[in-house]
This record gives sequence, C-alpha cells and structure tokens, in this order.
Amino acid sequence: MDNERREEAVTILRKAGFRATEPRLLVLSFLQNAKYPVSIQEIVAGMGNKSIHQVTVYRILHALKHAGIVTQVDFRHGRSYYELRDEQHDHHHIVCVKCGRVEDFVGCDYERLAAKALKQARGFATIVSHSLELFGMCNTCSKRKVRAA
Amino acid sequence: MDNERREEAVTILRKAGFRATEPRLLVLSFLQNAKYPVSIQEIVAGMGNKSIHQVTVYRILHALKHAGIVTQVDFRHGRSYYELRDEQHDHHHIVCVKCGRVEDFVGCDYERLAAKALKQARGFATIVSHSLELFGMCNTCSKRKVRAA
DNA sequence: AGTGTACTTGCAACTCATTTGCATCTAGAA
DNA sequence: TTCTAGATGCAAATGAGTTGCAAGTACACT
Repeated sequence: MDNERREEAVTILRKAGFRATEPRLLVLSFLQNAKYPVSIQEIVAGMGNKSIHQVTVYRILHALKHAGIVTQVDFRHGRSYYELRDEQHDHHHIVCVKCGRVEDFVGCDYERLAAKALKQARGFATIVSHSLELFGMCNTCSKRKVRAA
Repeated sequence: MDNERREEAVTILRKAGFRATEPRLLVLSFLQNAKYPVSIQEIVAGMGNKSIHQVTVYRILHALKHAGIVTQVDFRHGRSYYELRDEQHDHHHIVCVKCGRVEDFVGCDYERLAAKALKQARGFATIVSHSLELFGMCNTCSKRKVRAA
C-alpha cells in the first residue's frame, strides 16, 4: 500500500472513532483498490502473505458499515458484497446472471422514489435506505446464449 | 382451503408442468392468503396439522420461482421471503428496519430505469430482472424512537 | 520512551438457512 | 389397475455469518 493511501485510511478510521490497526488498514486498502463490491472471502484471499482471520474481516466490515464507511450489497449469490460508500453518487449495480460480472449505473432517482413510496405506504414515516440491483446478461454471455440456443 | 382456490392452484401447477401434489397445493394456498412475503419458516409453521417437511418447501419454492409463479425478495433479515408474482403490477416493498413491518408500493419505473442503466453499462446486453427494496421506519417505531431519544 | 487499559484480533465452537443423497411414495398417464 | 417419472421425507452435509474467550496491541497518559 502506498503511503498516501495509508494515511488516508488512517484518517478515515480515526475520524470514525476506530483504532488504526493493521487488519483494518489492509481491508480498507483492499476496498479502495477494488473496482466492484467484494465478498469477505475475496478479501481474505486477497491479503497475500499478511493473513487476516475471516472473523476479523466480518467484524471490521460490520463496524465500517455501521460507521457509514462501507455499504453492503446483495447480488443473489448467497453472500454479501462490500464496497466503500460513494457519497457523491448514489450508484447501483447491474449483475450478469450467468457469469457474475458487475457494472455500475447511476440515476435511480432516489428522492422521487422515496417520496412516491411514502405517499403510498401510509404506515411509514420515513425512509432511511434503499437497495436496488439490476440483473441481466453481459455481452459475452449474451452471445454465448444465442449460439447455444 | 376452499374449492375454488384449490382448483385455481391445481390449474396453475398443471400449466407450469408440475404435478398437483398436496404439499404444493398447501404452499400455494398459503401464499395466496399471505398479505406480504413470507419466509420458509413461516410457511412450515403455518401448515397447522398438515405438516410439510422444510426441505420440501424449499424445493417447491425453488421450482415455483423458476416457473415464474413466485418471486423471492431479500429484506436483509438473513433469509428469503416469497410471494406470488403479481404480473399486473411491478410492486416493491418498504420494510421497517425496527419491527420488520412491510408495505407495498408501485411505480419504480422499471422500463426507464433499465434503459438508463443499459446506456451506462456498455458491457451489458439485456436486463432480465431487478430488485428494489426501501428500508424505513414505520409510524409506530418512528414515534417510539423519538420518545426514546 | 514506558505503562496501563480499553479496544482488537485469532481461534474454536456454534447457529442457522439452505442444499444434497437416497430410499420411499404417489400423481396421473397408459 | 399398473407402471414409472417425478415428489417427498429424513438424515446428513455445506457454508455464511456469529459468539465466547484468552491473548495481543494501539494509543492516551504519564
């Protein structure tokens, strides 16, 4: 991990009231480098020579999630995936049902959606979060499917 | 189960190429009467004197899901919930993060969303499904929270 | 820089949803 | 009524995620 990133990670942790421990810095660094949400297993496997126990990764992610530093998403793979929270863009994911490939998209129009939902669900006072995933077929798998048919 | 409903369930099953067995009819009936998505455990518990093995319920729901008769949703409770698919309305759910209460809402504007996403995710050819859940606080829990604060 | 303590980690064992193998059973076609 | 592919029940396995506890360490305070 380069020093700049490391310092950034230390700051993030301290601000949230966490100690800047080695396992936490490693997990944060891994998330910073990840292009798409990663699973606990991928994080553990990606630690290389510096091994972190799986339980520790669970606990770290649980804490970071509560602190609003990471978000958890469900791709219907029977496990959770995590990524750093992007405060600028409320982005979501589109997942290939064949190969699991993931891409981002923005524009879910959350404000309008929440307002519309609250108007219909009279028993609800507020909306605090949302989850949205699209499932589709990537170009590669799409071609393969046509050929196979 | 009244006979009308039962006949309807038999028809649904036969049309999808399934045998109209007692466990399947019971599960379908349970789903027809449910106001909101139910878990496997709720289904098993709700069978009363006619017990169905949990594994059987899993297999039935798996089959019905593939046949497009039921849909599976994730309320972040660590288990899946199922409901009959509503072909007329593409509805979604708003879930109370405190007590688990659920209400429906419509108007996710799926067509527009899918088109927008496909324009951004250049690696994807088609979108086949989507999941959307809102998480909030119901009126009761909302009041309770304020009082506690 | 040294020390103490509250916060962290690692390990083992556990919980709980979901899946699988297999023997038995049965819906519905012949 | 008979036959058989498809269903079910039971037991055991799988795998994600959690918990209790002893040992380790970041960092606040000398």
